[in-house]
Amino acid sequence: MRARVKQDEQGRRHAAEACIEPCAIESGMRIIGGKWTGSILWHLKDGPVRFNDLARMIGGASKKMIVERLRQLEAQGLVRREVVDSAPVSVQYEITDFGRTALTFLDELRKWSEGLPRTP
Amino acid sequence: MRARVKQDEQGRRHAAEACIEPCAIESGMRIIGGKWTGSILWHLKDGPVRFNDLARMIGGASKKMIVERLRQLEAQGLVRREVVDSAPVSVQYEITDFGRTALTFLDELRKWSEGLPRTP
DNA sequence: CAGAATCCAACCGGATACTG
DNA sequence: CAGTATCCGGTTGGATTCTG
Repeated sequence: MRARVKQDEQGRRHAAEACIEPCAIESGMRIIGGKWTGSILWHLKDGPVRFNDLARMIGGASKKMIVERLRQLEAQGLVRREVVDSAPVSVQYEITDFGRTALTFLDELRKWSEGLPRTP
Repeated sequence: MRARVKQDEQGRRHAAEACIEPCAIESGMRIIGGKWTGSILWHLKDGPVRFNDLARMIGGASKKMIVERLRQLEAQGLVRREVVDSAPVSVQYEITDFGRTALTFLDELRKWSEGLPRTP
């Protein structure tokens, strides 16, 4: 469903109706736009990773944040949590097939971001 | 520069060093990951739009936010601001060629987001 | 019309300490 | 190891009002 828009002779567009739907981009961002969400997903792309390893990989983020995002990703089915060992507790996180579908545009973002002239 | 990682027989990865670089995805998100940034850019893809029209199109966002994001996008060269008329003040915003390069990613995101089974 | 200014609540997110 | 709990400062962002 597209917003009804008419274009005048100056090329400007006038919105007849507000964009009611959060524009898809909004809803998508709500899922993977979290501060560390993208990084987490990205670091899982090559295989399962244990919690502390993940925390080390991301560095900048606190455990609290990692857990929070992981829980969210898990709830949305992008990531699978699996207890491997219980002697010394060991948990690994793995990206799901669904989560993998998000990697396509995350890679797009990465490529775009890397091609930036300067990153201030 | 890739993080040095070794893989054990269980397929788990161990980070030898922390991911110092913000992983590209992080820096990219800092640019177009703002709450309304994506939507703004997206709404500019078909041609220049006036401020209030843009505000109407996005709806959920307050003017304050729109201006803030626009200024940021302008400073980063993704968007061009142009005063059209001064009698009744009229300003239009236009996406730059550089900004257009981000649209490929945004479109990828949109497609992904629209294909979601359910958006809670 | 296109903002700027101000106020203020909500949430984000880091640090630290504790637990099984 | 893999979290949980708590504290708390900073930022985000909405509502509202004012201006050229």
